[in-house]
Amino acid sequence: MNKLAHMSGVSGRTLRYYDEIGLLKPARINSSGYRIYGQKEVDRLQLILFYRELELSLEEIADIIHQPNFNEIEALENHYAELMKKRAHLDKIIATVKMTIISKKGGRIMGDKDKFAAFKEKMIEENEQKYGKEIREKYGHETVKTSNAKLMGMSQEDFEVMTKIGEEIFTLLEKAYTTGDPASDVAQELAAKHKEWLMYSWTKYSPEAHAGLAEMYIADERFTAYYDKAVKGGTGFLRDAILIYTGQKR
Amino acid sequence: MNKLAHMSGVSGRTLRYYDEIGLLKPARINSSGYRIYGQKEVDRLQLILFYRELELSLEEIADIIHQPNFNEIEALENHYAELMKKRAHLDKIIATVKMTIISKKGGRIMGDKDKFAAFKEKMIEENEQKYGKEIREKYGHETVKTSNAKLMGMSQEDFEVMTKIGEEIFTLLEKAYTTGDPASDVAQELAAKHKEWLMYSWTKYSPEAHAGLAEMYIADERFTAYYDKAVKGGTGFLRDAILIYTGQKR
DNA sequence: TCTTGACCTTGACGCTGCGTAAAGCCTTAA
DNA sequence: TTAAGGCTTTACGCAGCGTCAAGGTCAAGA
Repeated sequence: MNKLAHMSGVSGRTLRYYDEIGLLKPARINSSGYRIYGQKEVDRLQLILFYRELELSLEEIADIIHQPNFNEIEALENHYAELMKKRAHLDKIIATVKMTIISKKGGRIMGDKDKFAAFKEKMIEENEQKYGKEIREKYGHETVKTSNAKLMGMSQEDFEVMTKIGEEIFTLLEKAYTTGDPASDVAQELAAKHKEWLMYSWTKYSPEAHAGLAEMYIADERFTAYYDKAVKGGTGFLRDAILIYTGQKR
Repeated sequence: MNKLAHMSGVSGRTLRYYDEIGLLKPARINSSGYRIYGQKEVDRLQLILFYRELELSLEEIADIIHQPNFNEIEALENHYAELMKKRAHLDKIIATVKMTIISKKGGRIMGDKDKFAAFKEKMIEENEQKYGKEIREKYGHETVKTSNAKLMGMSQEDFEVMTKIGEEIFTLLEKAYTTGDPASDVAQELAAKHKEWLMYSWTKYSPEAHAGLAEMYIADERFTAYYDKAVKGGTGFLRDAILIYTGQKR
């Protein structure tokens, strides 16, 4: 057993488990209860591992290898469809996570400029320490400057524009709030501006993710505190405006 | 409790579980032991659900929402990196599954032409029954013919070429086998031809997946039986040639 | 021959995030 | 007052093993 386990890179426990669930039985069991595997079993294990890598469940694998006239292609095609779904889902999640990171960073920028500035400087500093000397020697000082400017994936110009839009959102929120109606033109402009702000350092956008972020705003007191600084209840208003904007609410 | 559960779409059990692990405790518990939640808890749950959708584990979520000075951005960025890894992995799997499906279909084509022909005809027939009448009325007979020809993602011409390459592989295998060396020029030509055959109905290719398929060949007796029909031990030879071709072996 | 140590066995619990009973109190409408 | 429907806790189950624990088996050396 151990030989097989080491050969194929699986653990002894796994082999015992496969025996237990009837997926791979040893060729025979000797008088002292040891599991003895033959070449056939080695090959079978390879096949199992192959399918397992494809993320098929052990049960599905059992179906495929046990039943000689099982429709393998159909099973694989179903599995394929599931994997595609999974990937679509994953893509959505990845986009949302990235958006959340950016908006959190944005939240910091807006909520506490000094802190963020310090953070940014610290990163530039680290960058300097790591690569500065080497790059400076190779390409001169100008390159290093540019590199630092682009450090966070955006130019300093971009960075400033983003900050400005952030401020516009703030004033727009005050104005829109007076209408009292999250569906009003000004409120919808506000939501659009918020999207613009997100998109600034953003490539993919989905209404669902935008709406999800809005929901998060009211649940996270840092955001609540920030937007409510403009007007009391401002965060809730912004959320409602975004929900309407994204079509999640009427 | 039930109200909250219904409002937010989670089960009562989930709420109890979150209480149990200390993730979300109710505002208070009344004299009869009922869990009472307030607005603050509702918001907190929204936040939890948001993070949960991003596939963070409950433990990670707990870290984020409990510790006020926890480095959230870093946590999210780590999570982001993991998600990217996961997607890369998933892409690889998807490619392999697709390749496996195609090669299995190919295996059928080569291994049992009649069966496959019947299979193909059956699909065309089904296609006819489903859409034939409607399409024929709209676009005339010619369109339907073309549609059937493209049914399996390849034209009849493609199909024939693929079959032909399959046969070439067969003869090449016989020839290469006589050299006795899977690293020989002929054997490497064989491996290249095999890749060509795969690529015919294939868009993405990775050496790892090709090698994985080769390993599967010797583990699945249908393939073994087929390739060994050319020469005894042919399957093993083909595998070795592919492993060398893909750089998995020297 | 006996002991040592490496390897094998079965059995059992643990991990995640709940679903799903079972068995019994609490509340409310009829 | 009673029945119906909440609600509660307790506890097992799922997938795929990892990881002890407690003990049997094997070849080799003293």
